[in-house]
Amino acid sequence: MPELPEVETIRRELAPRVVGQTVVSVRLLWPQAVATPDPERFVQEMRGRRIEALCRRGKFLIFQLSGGRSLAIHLRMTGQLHLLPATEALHPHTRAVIYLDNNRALHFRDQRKFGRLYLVEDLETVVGSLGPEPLEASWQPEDLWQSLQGRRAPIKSVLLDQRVVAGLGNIYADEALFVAGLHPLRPANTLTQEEVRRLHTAIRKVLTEAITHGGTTIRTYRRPGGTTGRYQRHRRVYGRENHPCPRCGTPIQRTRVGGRSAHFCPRCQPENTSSAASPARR
DNA sequence: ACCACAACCTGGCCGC
DNA sequence: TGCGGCCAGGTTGTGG
Repeated sequence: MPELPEVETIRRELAPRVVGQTVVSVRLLWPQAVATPDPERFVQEMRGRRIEALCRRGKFLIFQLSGGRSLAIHLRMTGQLHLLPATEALHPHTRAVIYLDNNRALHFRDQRKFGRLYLVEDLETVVGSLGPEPLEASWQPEDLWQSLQGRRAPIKSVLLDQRVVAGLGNIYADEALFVAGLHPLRPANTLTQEEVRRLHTAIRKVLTEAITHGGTTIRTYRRPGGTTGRYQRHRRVYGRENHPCPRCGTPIQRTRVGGRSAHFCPRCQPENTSSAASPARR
């Protein structure tokens, strides 16, 4: 599931190989993958544009194109990007192919067809509602604390709200809450300023670690060369139900929060704040 | 404004 | 072996 670290990994691997190249043509295997404009215009307006830079905002990968356009790609759950020789056969899940002028082609594969491509003049129409970038120095604990005020929903659910902070998904929300020693069901507005500071630090820590290891492959995530991430070996709670907590050995529990799975250590992340132990470290 | 939940999709897995 | 049903989760839309 591409979250911020996975998209950042893709950006870093792709950038040196596509920046400076020009789009020769585009082939849509599943036109619904294009969110905007309509598919015919998309193909027509992509042609001839030069890729000037490759950026990331939250979970969006953004190609800055000549002529003042941006191509934003959201991989959602199963999207992959692969840079292959132009003659390479198409994988059955290929939804779009962007041919470049160096005899290479960028293949967008997406088993579950949730991923989307946006070609726009004004990037803000795509990413304008996103909250702050968690790894930017300007994002401070006070900003996080402010955005939790008035939110009674579980902190886990609020962390998944991209308006609060951009880039967290199910894996890193669970990991960050463990590192911060916070139960996923805690109402967001009951966190103390000290707890929010811990959470802010934990979010940065797990995202930075995950980028260092090339992201997390649980099922389908692949880097552009087809290799998997390595962070799954370092994760503490996600997908580790009944396995020992890395800090105290208590079996990790899985529950349902806001309609999705949440993994936590019942001892290191007590729901009752009055008995909260010192936060988990590692 | 906030919150909960369905819908979008496919394929792997489980139980029968 | 085959098949129905459940589950995975990022985002949007809907209704309360």
